[in-house]
Amino acid sequence: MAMEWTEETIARLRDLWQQGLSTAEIGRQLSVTKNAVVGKAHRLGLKPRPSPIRRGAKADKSADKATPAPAAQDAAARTPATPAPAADVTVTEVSVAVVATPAPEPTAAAPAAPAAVAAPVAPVVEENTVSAPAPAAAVAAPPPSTPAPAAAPTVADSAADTVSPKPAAAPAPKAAPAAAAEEAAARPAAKAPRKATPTRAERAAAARAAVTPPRRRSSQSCCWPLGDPGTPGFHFCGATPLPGKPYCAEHAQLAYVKLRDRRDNVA
DNA sequence: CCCTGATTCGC
DNA sequence: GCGAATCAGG
Repeated sequence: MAMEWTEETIARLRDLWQQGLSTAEIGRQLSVTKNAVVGKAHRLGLKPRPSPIRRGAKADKSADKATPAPAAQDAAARTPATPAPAADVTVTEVSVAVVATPAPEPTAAAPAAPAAVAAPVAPVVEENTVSAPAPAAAVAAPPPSTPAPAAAPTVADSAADTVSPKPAAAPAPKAAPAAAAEEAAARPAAKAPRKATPTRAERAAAARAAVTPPRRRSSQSCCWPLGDPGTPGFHFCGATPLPGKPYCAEHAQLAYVKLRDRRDNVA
C-alpha cells in the first residue's frame, strides 16, 4: 500500500509544486489524492506557498489532546513570510507542467503563476482552447521550439503507447493523458460511492478530455525533456519528431512502451 | 456550495 | 512513512 514515492515521482512532485500548481492538480497529475500530495510535501519539507488558512487556532475536537500549547501566542508569532511562490517563477523556467488547468479552472494557480503554467502549454496554445487564462505575455512570447510535453498520441493503436519516463535524470514527460483520464475516470466512480455528485469528477474528467482530444499537433521538435525542469539547463530535445509524434525517433523509442509495462511504470 | 491547503492520526 | 479524515479560510 505504501505508495512508492520514487525519486521520479518526488521530482515531479517538487517540480509541479514549485510551479505553484494546486495540490489537487498535482495529485491529479500524479494520480494520487491531494492529501497524499500535501502529506508528502510536508514530509519532504517543501511546503511554503500561500495557504488559504492559517491554522493557529485549530479547533480541537477533543479539547486537549497532547497539545496544551498556547494557540493565541502561537498564532501571533507564526507569520510565514510567504515569499511569493508563483511570482518568482518566470517564463524562462519552462517545464512539463502542461496539461494542467484546462480552461474552466483558473484555480489559485492561474492568477498566481499564469505565465508559468501557460507557457509550457505553448504548443497546445495554438488550439487556443487552453490558453483562456493565459496572459497575453505568455502567448506573446512563445518558446521558439518548446513543444508540449507529451501530448502523447492518445491511446490509438494497441501496441505502442504512453510514456516511459526516465530519460537520464529527467522528469518524466508528462504522464500520458490517456492514462490519467483513464484512471481518473475510474477512480471517482469507485472511490466516491457515497457521493453521487459527479460534478467535480465530471468536470475534471471533461476538462481533461477537452484537453487531450484537441488535436495536439506535435510541433516540429522533439519535446522529450532533458534536464530538470526549473533549472537553467532544462530543455527539450528539439530534434525532428516522427510524423504525428511529439518525439524524435530516438526518444519515441523511450517514450512509447507497451501499455502494460506502463501500468507498472507510471502511476 | 465549491475550492483551497493544513493538520491529525490510524495504519 | 503513508494518506484518509478532518479541519478551516476564501
